[in-house]
Amino acid sequence: MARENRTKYIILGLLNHEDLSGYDIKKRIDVSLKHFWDLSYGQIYPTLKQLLEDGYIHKVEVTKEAGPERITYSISEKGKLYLVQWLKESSEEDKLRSEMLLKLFFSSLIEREDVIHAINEFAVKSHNKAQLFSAFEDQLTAVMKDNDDHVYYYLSVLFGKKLMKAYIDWSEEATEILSNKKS
Amino acid sequence: MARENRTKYIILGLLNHEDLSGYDIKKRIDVSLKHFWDLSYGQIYPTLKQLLEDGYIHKVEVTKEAGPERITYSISEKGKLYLVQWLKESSEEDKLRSEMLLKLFFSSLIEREDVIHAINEFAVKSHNKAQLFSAFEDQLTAVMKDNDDHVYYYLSVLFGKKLMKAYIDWSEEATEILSNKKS
DNA sequence: TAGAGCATGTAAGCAGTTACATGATTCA
DNA sequence: TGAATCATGTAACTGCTTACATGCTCTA
Repeated sequence: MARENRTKYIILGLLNHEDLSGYDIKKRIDVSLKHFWDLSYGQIYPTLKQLLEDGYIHKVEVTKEAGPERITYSISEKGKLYLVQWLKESSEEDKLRSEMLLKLFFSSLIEREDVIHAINEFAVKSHNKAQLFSAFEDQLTAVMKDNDDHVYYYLSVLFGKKLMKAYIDWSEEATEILSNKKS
Repeated sequence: MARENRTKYIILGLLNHEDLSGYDIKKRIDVSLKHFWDLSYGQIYPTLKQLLEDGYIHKVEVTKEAGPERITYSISEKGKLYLVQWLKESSEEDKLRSEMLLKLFFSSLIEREDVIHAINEFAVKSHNKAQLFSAFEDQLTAVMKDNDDHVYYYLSVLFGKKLMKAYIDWSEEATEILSNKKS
């Protein structure tokens, strides 16, 4: 019934690959997962605490080389089981929240030129993101030649690329439709 | 700084087109906006109350024909100004949250067949949604022949179609990649 | 007569963001 | 010297979902 807390699974998923600190987890998310599911420190640290209490993770080491102390965690067997069980369940539907689309929906109140301008802004942002995904793709295809480990990472990047392509396509078509109509 | 409450704008946007009750607002959202921004009654009724207090909307009538009483609202001049001002601001970036993609990212822990199965499930859902958008499109193109009023609605439906197409494309390519690799 | 739909609303609680606090090191 | 980065964490707040409460009418 109650909505599941995905934060737990994201942390467990990352820890399953390598031991990490809260700070590291945030960094890993920022370079890979944030396009599909972002997390903030305000979610990570309390969840880490809870996962530790529940025995899903262990504290590995507390180091203090330079600067603040650094707490590294590893996943437990219990945590792995918990993660795998979630992976096997079927997924909830995607949720998209687009302020741009929301505004567009009510745009009969403003000038058509302003709308075209906003769509263009959206297109530029999508282009930039698409380039980012392409750069990731290049890195991954180079690594994946003799190694399958990154196949799922690759597929998520592919998804991002296709998504951005759809955004750009739509922007062009929408602009054309609005430009050809008399206002 | 603080995140804006979009609920206000959605309600004002809908009321700008026609007078509605809270129940009506929910229905309108369910047939059009929910793919880009969904709202629940738990958001609608309190926001309506607040908008009324702030003078952005007025109470039009309280009818009680059959069943429970029905409170209809209309937008005020102040509300229109507030809405237009928001429409002219630039938009926050889209946010996608996909549990499917999240699971995919960590799927090296489960069987490849299970992953392919999950992707197929995702493809079927996307197909169904695509058909829904196409049906909307047909209705709208029929109406729009001599009337431009629904152009923005049409563009949002077009967006939905392109999005679903991207999802389906990706599903096919991902399935192929996973099937061709030895596990 | 039971269930679906109409129609309002509240309360509890989780999810998530943002700002803040602390304090060291490194680099320009 | 000041800013950025490393690294932890908490507190306050807003957003949002879910469940509940109420009670009428219409239809199978």
